[in-house]
Amino acid sequence: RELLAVALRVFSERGYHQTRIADIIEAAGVARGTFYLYFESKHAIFAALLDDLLGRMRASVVGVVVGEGALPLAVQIEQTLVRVLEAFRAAPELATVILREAVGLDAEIDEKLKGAYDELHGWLEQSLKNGHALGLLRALDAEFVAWCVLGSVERSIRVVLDQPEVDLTRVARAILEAHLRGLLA
Amino acid sequence: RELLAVALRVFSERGYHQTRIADIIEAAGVARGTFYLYFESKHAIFAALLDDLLGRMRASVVGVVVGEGALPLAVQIEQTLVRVLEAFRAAPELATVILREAVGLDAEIDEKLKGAYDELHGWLEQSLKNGHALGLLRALDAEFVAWCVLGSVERSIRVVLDQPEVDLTRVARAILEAHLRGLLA
Amino acid sequence: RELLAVALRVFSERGYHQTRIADIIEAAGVARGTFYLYFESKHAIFAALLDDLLGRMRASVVGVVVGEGALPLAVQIEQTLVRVLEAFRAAPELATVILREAVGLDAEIDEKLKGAYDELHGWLEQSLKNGHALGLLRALDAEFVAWCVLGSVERSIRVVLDQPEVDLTRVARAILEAHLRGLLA
Amino acid sequence: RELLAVALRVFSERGYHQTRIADIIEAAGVARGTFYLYFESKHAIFAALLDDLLGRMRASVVGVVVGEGALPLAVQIEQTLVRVLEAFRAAPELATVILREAVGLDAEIDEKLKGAYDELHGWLEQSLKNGHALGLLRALDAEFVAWCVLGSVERSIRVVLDQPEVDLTRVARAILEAHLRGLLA
DNA sequence: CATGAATGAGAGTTCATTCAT
DNA sequence: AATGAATGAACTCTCATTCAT
Repeated sequence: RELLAVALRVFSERGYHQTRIADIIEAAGVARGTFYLYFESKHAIFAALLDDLLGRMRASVVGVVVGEGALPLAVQIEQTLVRVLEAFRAAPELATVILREAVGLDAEIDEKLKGAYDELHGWLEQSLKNGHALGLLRALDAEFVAWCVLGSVERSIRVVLDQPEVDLTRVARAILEAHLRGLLA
Repeated sequence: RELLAVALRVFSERGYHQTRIADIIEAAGVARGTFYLYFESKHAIFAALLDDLLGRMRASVVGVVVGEGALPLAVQIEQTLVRVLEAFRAAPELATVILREAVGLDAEIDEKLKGAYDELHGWLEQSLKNGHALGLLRALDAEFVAWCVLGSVERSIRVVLDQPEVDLTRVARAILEAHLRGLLA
Repeated sequence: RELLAVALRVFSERGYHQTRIADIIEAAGVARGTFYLYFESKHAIFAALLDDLLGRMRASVVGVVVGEGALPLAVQIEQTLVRVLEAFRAAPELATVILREAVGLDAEIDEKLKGAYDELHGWLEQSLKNGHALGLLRALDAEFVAWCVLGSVERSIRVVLDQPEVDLTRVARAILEAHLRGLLA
Repeated sequence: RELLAVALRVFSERGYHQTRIADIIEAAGVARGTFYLYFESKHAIFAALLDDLLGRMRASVVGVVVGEGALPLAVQIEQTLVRVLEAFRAAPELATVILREAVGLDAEIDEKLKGAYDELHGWLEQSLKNGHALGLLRALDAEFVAWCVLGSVERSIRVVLDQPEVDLTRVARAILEAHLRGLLA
């Protein structure tokens, strides 16, 4: 739906609460009634938008890692991270909406976000466990370490959005540095 | 001011937008006019509240690290982390408001938050550099690694708030694991 | 038109203002445009419906009395009343729409209703006068007495609609009692 | 409340559905918010108004009959009827709203109206029974005859409202004629 | 200092109606 | 004849803010 694309832009520009239905329909060039023909309410279009974005995010993030090649682990992860960062930088509205607007709007939306985070977290946790089983990673508290990794990536995304010209490879390497080899000398 | 305490509670319960002035003055037991005697607007009380909270957060986080004893680095950091996590768990409204409500409200508030984050980040970055200078930490991209550490802690705080019964030492150790020694076997 | 039948049902169930065009076309299984092919507006279909109903009411009420048999006056009237009450009970939507929905909708419809009432009233008034001329009824203020009789029947119809199991002959006799012989001992 | 008086006038002039909040506040000379300070909704002010009117109606109708003097029954009733008719003619908005606007608005309001009618009906029914016990009235189906009397009065009120110059005593006598002595010669 | 009645701009939503297909 | 996507005017209700007391 074209309305979704327009709403994504408007929400990310003005924020959910500052956005009036009038802004969306004006930007989309449709009448008020048309909006309500496709979405029950302002809340509904936001929820639909979020579903869409989370779906795309899941695809871009998780889909990437399937292929296990011969490349060294660190290189693979670095490439994955770069791709994720690229995806968000290429569609900054997406990140804006997920990371800024969607937080604390209401219970249903919070549930959706929590679901997405839990899914990412679960995947990370399992990856850590797999890494240990393969002898690649040491034994660790996979559950909470996974949250740390998620937090690192999340904040890195925010940083990347704030500094559009930064080199993504550098950021990805910093994440690797921060986690893989450890900070100790 | 008592209003600030009440507003903290109400904002964290209902969220900024769901909170009406009526909710605050009702909970505080004062009249409408009295509210505007002390705060120019709803926005103003939130900003004042945020200043207060960020100040307390800065104090609790940074203040802790001043004492440099003979304890091993990892132990020191672990204790610091536990104290920070404890501070947030003890006042969950504080975290709720800072991490959920304050995001994306408006430019001025975003600026405040950014300032606080930048400050924390700067302190972390400097700590990383000092650690390297002291030969404790290896050479690394201090700027971005600092963001990763910040992200790890930030998300850990969220996790702790969602799981009130979790052992904070365990979480602190996971953060250490995730960063200090590295995940590699 | 099938739409009229459907509209009668829907109007009597939901009431004029609670009924949306969507309700009618949904119940009728036609498209929006089709509705406007046959009726200019929501108002128009209601007016057409009312015309239809009033016509049928006139027929059922007045038509009945034509036959003047040898039966005693009271018996004739009782039978007439029973038939009228039966007619309304058999089609409660009709009564609902005429007695409840049509009142106060707008000037044109009020005019139609007034016309129907005036017609019934005129017929009753004339009947009273004829009755007097024939020596059956005493001299009385035919104009206003006719309104009383109309009111009695009208409210009796409402009562019958509220109490679907009540014996119509009993109601008819009560109307006769109330008017014909008088209440005095 | 002044708003109630204004609303009575406006509702009776325009009808419930044609009346916008804007009409009421404009007529009352207050702001929108002020209206909602005193009434929760358009529906609420109408319900409050109806309560008020029904209360006044009950008072005017029932209150009158308490005094049992030495006057002949017919004269007493006639005077009562004249007073009731006068009450409605003096406040035609009252009758308009009760008899025209309040019908079929919604379940709650219908319940209120039904309650008022049932009360009036109960009082009439009891009066008929008392009259019979005192030997003044003959044995009759008090329940349904009471509805007839109510219907007669109700429609007479409507007629009086339509014909503002008509002599109320004449109308009251017609009601008496229609019921008390009976129509038979 | 404190009050709280009054304000009014502004928002989301509805739904009768139109018209190109 | 039939369709149904599109329209937009109109409406009710909210709530941050003011100011006379």
